[in-house]
Amino acid sequence: MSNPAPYATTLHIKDHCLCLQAQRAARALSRRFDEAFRPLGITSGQFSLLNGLNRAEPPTIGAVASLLVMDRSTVTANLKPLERMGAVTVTVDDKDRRGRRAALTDAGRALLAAATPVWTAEHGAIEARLAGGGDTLRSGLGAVTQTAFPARS
Amino acid sequence: MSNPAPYATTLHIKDHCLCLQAQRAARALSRRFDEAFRPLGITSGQFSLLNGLNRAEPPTIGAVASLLVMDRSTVTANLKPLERMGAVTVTVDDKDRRGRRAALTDAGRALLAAATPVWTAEHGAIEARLAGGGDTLRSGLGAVTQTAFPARS
DNA sequence: TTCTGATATGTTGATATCAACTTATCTGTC
DNA sequence: GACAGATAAGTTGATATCAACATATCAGAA
Repeated sequence: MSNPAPYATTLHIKDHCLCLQAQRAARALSRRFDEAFRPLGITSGQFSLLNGLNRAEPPTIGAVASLLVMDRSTVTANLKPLERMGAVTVTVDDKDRRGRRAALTDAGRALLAAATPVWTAEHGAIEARLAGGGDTLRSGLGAVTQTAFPARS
Repeated sequence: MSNPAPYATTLHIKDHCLCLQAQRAARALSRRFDEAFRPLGITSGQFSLLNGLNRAEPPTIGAVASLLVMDRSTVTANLKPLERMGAVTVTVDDKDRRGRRAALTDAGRALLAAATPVWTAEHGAIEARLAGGGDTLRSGLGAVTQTAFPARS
């Protein structure tokens, strides 16, 4: 059998794997924002979801999934806690009865309004410490997202 | 009450939130690698974990958690499928009976050896499409990880 | 030795994540 | 109108993720 997983290769992967580095950054960031949002009773992911629903025409499940680069069934699952807390309602689309549209309730809008200043403060604190204020990282993240998983539409 | 979550703010967050962008990139990348590793029966996260265990002195749970920027209990949970498939064994540390050390089995090393060329091909394909070959993104990810969640030690 | 505080991990419960499969609905063709 | 293929979601089962709490062990002080 060939040399089973030499240590030098292991080190190379540990240092270079963009998938691992992205997971690490995503975990670090979500933990940080989770902590900041905890007094409001939501997580960072729920904040992103609420924010994505804040539009005149409530989006379909599929549209939200594309926005968040997330499986449709994950969106369905993630909406449930928000529905239980009365922040979101999901209704059948009148024009296409296959589709569901997820809308913020008044309580949901109030929750988002309360969370937004928390986001601003926390995000500002993080960006202040990054070279280029985060613009470089942001564009790199956008590029790798497109590269790794180009939208099908 | 103040203006409840104006749409312009929502758009700003959608475009600028590093937490959201990192989650999106992490999901896109893990999905891509999950697909590549599927014939081997492992996920991208399991590959990172196996790779992290490939060292002369098997690491403790806590050391793995630090490496992956992950909660200790998540490491415990993630080791279980690998133990079930016979790739990893977890044993009490002789020198400190509080600690557990996770070690690759021969089967685990063979699995990692089989997965490594898959990683190399897939990662190469992604990096080839990124400006700077991914170095810029990698350093940005490292910086934001440290900023968002500085190691305690 | 015994006690106290620190450290390493396990356990539990809730949420997050995805693939594969199933169901409901729509659209176009005949 | 009826059928076929496409599209939107829901369901299920496995894994991933974390906080909060509980347990086991260690290390140092009295």
